[in-house]
Formats: sequence, C-alpha cells, structure tokens
Amino acid sequence: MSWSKRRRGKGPRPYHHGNLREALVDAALDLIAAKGPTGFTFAEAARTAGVSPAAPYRHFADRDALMADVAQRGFERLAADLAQAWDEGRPEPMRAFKAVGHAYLAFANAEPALYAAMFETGLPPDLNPELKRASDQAFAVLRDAAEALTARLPEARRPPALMMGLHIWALSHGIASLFARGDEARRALPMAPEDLLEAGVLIYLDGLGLDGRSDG
Amino acid sequence: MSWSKRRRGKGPRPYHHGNLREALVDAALDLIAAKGPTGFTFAEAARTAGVSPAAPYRHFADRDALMADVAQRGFERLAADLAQAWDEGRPEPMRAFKAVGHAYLAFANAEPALYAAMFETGLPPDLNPELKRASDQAFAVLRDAAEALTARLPEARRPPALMMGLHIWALSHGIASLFARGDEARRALPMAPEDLLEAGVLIYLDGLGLDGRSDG
DNA sequence: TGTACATCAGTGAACGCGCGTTCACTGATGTAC
DNA sequence: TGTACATCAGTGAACGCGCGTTCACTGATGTAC
Repeated sequence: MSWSKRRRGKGPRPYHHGNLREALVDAALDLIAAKGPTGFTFAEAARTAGVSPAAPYRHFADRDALMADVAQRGFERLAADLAQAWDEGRPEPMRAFKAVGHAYLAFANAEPALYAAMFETGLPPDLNPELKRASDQAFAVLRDAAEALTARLPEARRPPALMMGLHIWALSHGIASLFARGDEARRALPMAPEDLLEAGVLIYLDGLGLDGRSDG
Repeated sequence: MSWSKRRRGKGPRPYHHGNLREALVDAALDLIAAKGPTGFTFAEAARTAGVSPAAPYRHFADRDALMADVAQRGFERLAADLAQAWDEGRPEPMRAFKAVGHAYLAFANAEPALYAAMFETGLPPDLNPELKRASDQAFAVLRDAAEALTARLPEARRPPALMMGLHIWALSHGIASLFARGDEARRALPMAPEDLLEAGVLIYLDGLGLDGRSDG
C-alpha cells in the first residue's frame, strides 16, 4: 500500500471527488493485488474508488485504458528505481550493476500489482506511445549499464550492449515472475531470489570476461 | 491447432458427446489463444465445445479446475519435449543441452495457449498434486541436464545443479515470456529469441568454466 | 437374440446477479464583470 | 464584494446481456439374465 496516499477523510464524500483519476489507479492496484490483473471489472474499480459506475468514463475510455495507465506508471517507477540504483555507475560500475539487479527484484516483490499490470495483462506493450516510451525507458537503464560495463573489455571481445541488456532483463524477469512475485502464484525456492539472480549475473559476467567480484 | 484432433463429423451431434472432457480442454486452448487465459468464461468453453452450459460440471468442478487441467497437460507436454531434446545427453551433453533450450522456446512459441495456462493464470502452482508433479517433472529435466554438465567440472568448482537448472529455467522463461510468446503481448526483438537464448547460455556456461563450443 | 433396467452424460429452463455503457440530470467550482 | 453563468465531474436509473449454478429431466449405453 505504499504507492500513494489515500483519502483519509471520514466526512461525507463531496460531490466532486477531486482526484478520481488517481483514485481509480489506486483502486486498480488494490484490486490487482487482491484478485490479479484480470480479476476485476471496471465497475468494481469505480465502486472501490467510491464513485458510481459511470464516473470512470470521464477519465478512461475503458478498462484497458485504465490498465495501460497503471502499467505505464509501473514502467516509470521501475525506470526510476533502476536509474537510482545504477546512479550512472557510481561509486563503481560492478557494484552499481548488482544494485540494479537487486532493485529489479525489489520492485517486483514490493509492487506485485504494478508488476502484474506491466507484464501479465496480455495487453500489447505498444498499445499506446506513452506506454511504449515508459517501457523503453526502463530497459534503457539496463542497456546503458551494460554498455558501461562492456566498455572495459577490449573491443574484439566486447559483446553488444543491447544483447547483454536483454540477457540481464530476461534473467531478472524470469526470476521475478517465477520466484519473486508477490502473489500466490510465486513458486517456492530453496534460496533467496536475490541470491539466485546475483549468482547468475556473476557467472554470466565471468563468462564475458568481466570479473564480477572486482569490487571486493 | 496441433494439440489434438477435433471432431470433424458434420451430422447432428449425438446426445452423448463421447469425449467432452477432451473437447472442453480443446475449447479452452482455442479460447486462450483467442482471448488470453482469463478472457473467457466457463459457459463460453461449453458453447465452444458445443454443449449446454451445465454440461462441463460433469467433468470439472469449476473454471479453475479446467484451467489447472490444461496447465497440467502443458507441463506434461513440456516435460516430454525437453526430455526428448535432452535424450539423456546424447549424442553429446553440450549439444543436447542446447537442444533443450531450443525445445523450451519452441514450446512457448508453438503452444502459446498452453504456455499461458501454465504461467499466466495466476493460479498457485501447487493448486493440486497432479499439477505440481507435472511442473516438477518438467523442471527435473533441466536439473538433470545441469547435473550431467557440471559433472565435468572438478568438484571444487562445481556449482549446485539445482541452482544451474534454475538459472537456465529463469533465462529461458524470461526470454519466452517477453520475446517468444505466441500472442500479441510479445515484444519486438532485433534478433531471433533462440539466438538470444543460445548466446546467453553459452556465456553462462563459459562463466562456469564449461566450454560451450566444445561440440564443434 | 431379446428385454428389462441401472447408469450415466447430456439437456434446457430457471434463478438472481453484476456487467458495460448510455443518458439526462445536478451539484460544485471558477471566472467575468 | 456580489452575482450570473459556463464548465465540469459527478449521479443514478435504465437497458439488454451473459454469467455461474441448480434442478428435474431424458436419451443413449451397457449389462444381467
């Protein structure tokens, strides 16, 4: 319940809600958390936000539009979290890179509702330009980090940063969606997902000829 | 449409369907392919199978039970495909291991409906014992293959086969669910998903000290 | 080979329900003067 | 400061619809004798 503040007033609800768009997004997040990204209706989101079933149509064309908005916010948040963890490679690229991995899993675990909206709605990722841009922006952090790390390698043995970014994304997403998700579809794992990811990334970096243990 | 044969007769449908359970599973697969794993109702599956909305209750307690059955069949098929690709490491473990990776992606791509039923229903993976067993059985192939490969390494540098199996599964699943899925939620990729996976696995194996190019 | 009967897998009507969406409306707010 | 009015975000009733599930039923099948 950390994503934003909720209305706390106890008096009669005013005729104008004031921020229904945000309230609907919050309602969607609560409902996704409770029943999954496809387990509730547009009317239910309205009810959860405390308005009539017709009210949401002032803000969203339909349920998909609401979900796309939620997914977009998710990618923006993920991009921000990853960028903060990476911090342009400070204080040291290898250490920052590991922080990015942890940030990815932490996001999936802390915000299962957002994560589900981003990856499990079945909506096409380029449904609208804003959604695509937000998604690209999140991936760009991984790609930039990969670029910074591979720059250490002699050009002949330097892998494409795009490919490396995709590998890291796929491994992170695979671990997140199988083992680190915040809902009951999470699979049991005899270790911490973070440790599984870090071990995998270290082995991968070794394979590229980058010493993942170089930061001590 | 490869998963099983369909009724082809054109005459009036007999009172007894004959194999309604199978027909409902087929219907579910068609509907998942068309609308996603949560985009249809129990009644719609009945209609698709050509029976009254009450008929499915003779075979499944509810919609979740039908979906769990579909998922279970999916894991059984995946386990069989992976086992066939691995073929106990023949003719050569490294080559067989790559074949397993390709088989994984081929499955996700060829059977998006099954894949979605397995991983995107939101149902807990241990909803029932048969489902869990089928799922474990599929993973066991990856684990066994990892065990065979790591056995080449001196004991001191030998990673746990369980961990290695999980890494391979997570990377394969990540690539499959982001880039190789058969529906419109697939993300564009500037290369073949198979190549992305193979490159990633090769780098990973290099990192373990296994020469992934050893089979020529 | 024929028949009586048990079993079983379907039917189809029925129920109450919540859905998505539309519509004319109304109450609150902001602003021009 | 007061008032008229445009704008806007909500209401709530209404519609037709398909849902999940239940029920008594019926037609087909298999088997005992």
